[in-house]
Amino acid sequence: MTEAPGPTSRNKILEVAEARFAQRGYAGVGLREVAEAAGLSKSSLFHHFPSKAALYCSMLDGVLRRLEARLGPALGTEQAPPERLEAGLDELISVLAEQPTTARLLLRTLFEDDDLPEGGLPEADAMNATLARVIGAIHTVIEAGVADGSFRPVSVPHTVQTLVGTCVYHFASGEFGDELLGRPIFSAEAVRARREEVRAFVHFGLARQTDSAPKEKAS
Amino acid sequence: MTEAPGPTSRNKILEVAEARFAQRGYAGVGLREVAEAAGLSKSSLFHHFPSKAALYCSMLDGVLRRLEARLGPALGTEQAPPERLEAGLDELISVLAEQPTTARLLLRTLFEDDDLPEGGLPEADAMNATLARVIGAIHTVIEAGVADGSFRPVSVPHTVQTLVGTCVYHFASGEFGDELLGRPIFSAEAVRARREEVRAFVHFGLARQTDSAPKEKAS
DNA sequence: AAGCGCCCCGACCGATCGGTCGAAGGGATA
DNA sequence: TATCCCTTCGACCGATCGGTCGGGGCGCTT
Repeated sequence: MTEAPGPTSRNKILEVAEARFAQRGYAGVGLREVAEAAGLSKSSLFHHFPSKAALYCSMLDGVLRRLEARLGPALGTEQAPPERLEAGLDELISVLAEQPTTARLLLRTLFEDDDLPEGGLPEADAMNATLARVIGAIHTVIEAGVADGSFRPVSVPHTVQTLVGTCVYHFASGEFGDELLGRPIFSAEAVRARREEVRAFVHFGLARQTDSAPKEKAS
Repeated sequence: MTEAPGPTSRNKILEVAEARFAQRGYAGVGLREVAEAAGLSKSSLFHHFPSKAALYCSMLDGVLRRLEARLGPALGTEQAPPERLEAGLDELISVLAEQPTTARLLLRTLFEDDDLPEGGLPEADAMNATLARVIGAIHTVIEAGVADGSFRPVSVPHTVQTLVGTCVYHFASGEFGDELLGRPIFSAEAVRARREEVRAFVHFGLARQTDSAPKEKAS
């Protein structure tokens, strides 16, 4: 209903917009640049999208739906909450490692309050709804774990922020200064390391246990 | 030499620029806005700074020097590398919690490759030199720890990225969606929690030990 | 062939961007 | 009082911004 991934002009625009906005942010990208990179003129772009904000929101909505399609199944198995959470974060890490643009766009979305100018346009509502579903899916799993006692009584939103943010950040920053780090920051080993790190957090930092828990929080 | 913190127009501009650029990024802020918020006209701003990029770099250099002044003493004691690293990260967390703009600007600097257009202007060189000193100070401590055997033979740049990035990210994102999290994301408890998390990483994840190490990496 | 709808385009709009210029105010020195 | 420097300013520049408009090509139906 929302998308048919044919090589249409609209999809080409969305594809280009995703790459450009991920690289330089909402304010840093002009529509002329997007249109010409997509192979048409700026006027034609406005035939497919009513405004810059609508284009950005439509693009981000598509990215989030892609993410949702991967995270949903992983989080929705019939296993116990810790295993479901671990599987979901594993999948999240896979997606971020495969799609660098997703990581960067997600990071921008999570930490930029006013990246795009507000205004009650319908595309923004749809995008926010998708984002809320994705976040809510993780939220629900952690909440279930807290409810059945497998997780400590942490602040669920804060924990979601910690988990998602840590994953997103690492795959969003490709390099860390040329003279300090010559090679790209993530690779197969980096993905594995991050996976183990998150796994350790879930099973040692978040799970209920007696001592040596590295994390404590007020509710 | 570089700064005298009097209430001069120049300092007022830098102060306003820090807040604005931290909020909306380099491309998202216009100089007219900065100048008027600082109480003078755009022309006057150009009397104090030769260009927008120079203003941004001068501002960021000041922020980094402020950070350096706090991190240097903490990292430079005569204790063992793990304790020095922990003290430095403790101080980093304190600075980030006290100065939200520093966290946001640092996050932008670390993950935005092309936030500001390159060009061999001297302010950019000075800023990059300051950044390299700050990062290098942490780098050196970890390297010393690896050399004397108190840390496992990790990739030092990657470890710096992990440590700094994790701290910075959490204090850069003030909220995480209004309906999912009503209160500001960090407070006294959040600062303490992050401190303990980093401390756990240094002593359990980074330190050399036999088992239960949650992190492994290729060199 | 006539009509229609979709898609694309060049030209244009007002606003704002970063940046320049010449002049004026004001305080210190002579 | 005259000179000088630092600072501030309004006016202006070309370029680019997001966005609009009218028209033309093209395929499909009738």
